[in-house]
Amino acid sequence: MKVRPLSDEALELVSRRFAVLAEPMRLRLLQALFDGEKNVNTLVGLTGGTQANISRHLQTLTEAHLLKRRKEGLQVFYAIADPTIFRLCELVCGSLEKVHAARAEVFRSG
Amino acid sequence: MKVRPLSDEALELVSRRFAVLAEPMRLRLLQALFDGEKNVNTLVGLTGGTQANISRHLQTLTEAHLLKRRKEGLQVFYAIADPTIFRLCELVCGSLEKVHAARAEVFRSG
DNA sequence: CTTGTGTTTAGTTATATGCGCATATATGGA
DNA sequence: TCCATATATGCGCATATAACTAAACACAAG
Repeated sequence: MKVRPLSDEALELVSRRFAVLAEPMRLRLLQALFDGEKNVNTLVGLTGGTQANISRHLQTLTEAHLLKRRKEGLQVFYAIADPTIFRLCELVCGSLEKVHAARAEVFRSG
Repeated sequence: MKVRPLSDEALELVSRRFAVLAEPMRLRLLQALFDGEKNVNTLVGLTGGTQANISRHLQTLTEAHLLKRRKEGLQVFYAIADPTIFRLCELVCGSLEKVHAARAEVFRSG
């Protein structure tokens, strides 16, 4: 498979998506939504952040098209909108596992 | 496959890896290395950054175990050390394509 | 209209980091 | 040893952004 270099604009977009995923609290929110949609207050309880902060992160994730928003009366429900998140996290976790296993080896045998 | 929630420490590591990928210049460097190892000056020429800046970014990528370093005389050659990068970029690019195609649809038919 | 609940936004502060400049280190050659 | 080349690093500036507080907004009930 041939990979043609991305334009500056495309690189900017890609880097921005990675930046959205580069905050532990946002990853925790995504994790909390892995098993289905939840409203804001539930997410506040699950993640242990303040409501204002959670709301902001949810906005960031939604603007990045990673989450979708559904309003129902007083409450707002968020859900994962982009299933590639699952694979992304799997890939990174797997890679990090390898890295750290290898590092452990160094100390064991080296 | 059941996904068990990651610890705070693990989330920190994952977010850090995403952060490393969240800079256009670093993505450009990775792209430039897709077809094999290159030395620093070559990368400076390909990316159009300053030597100091490129060196810094290469250090960041190497510390994240995404690149490996090989010294040969005066020159230092860098190469991709973590092949998951390819899939990561594919995934993100594919996802972004979809998002923007959908957005284009909105203007076409909506 | 007033009150209460759930959610968002504004303003501020603290921290992180990309970049440019100058300089330092490392290696090879005269 | 002295110089040239390739790479790395220290420092300061500018900017981005996460978190906190307080306030505003949206909506339902009475």
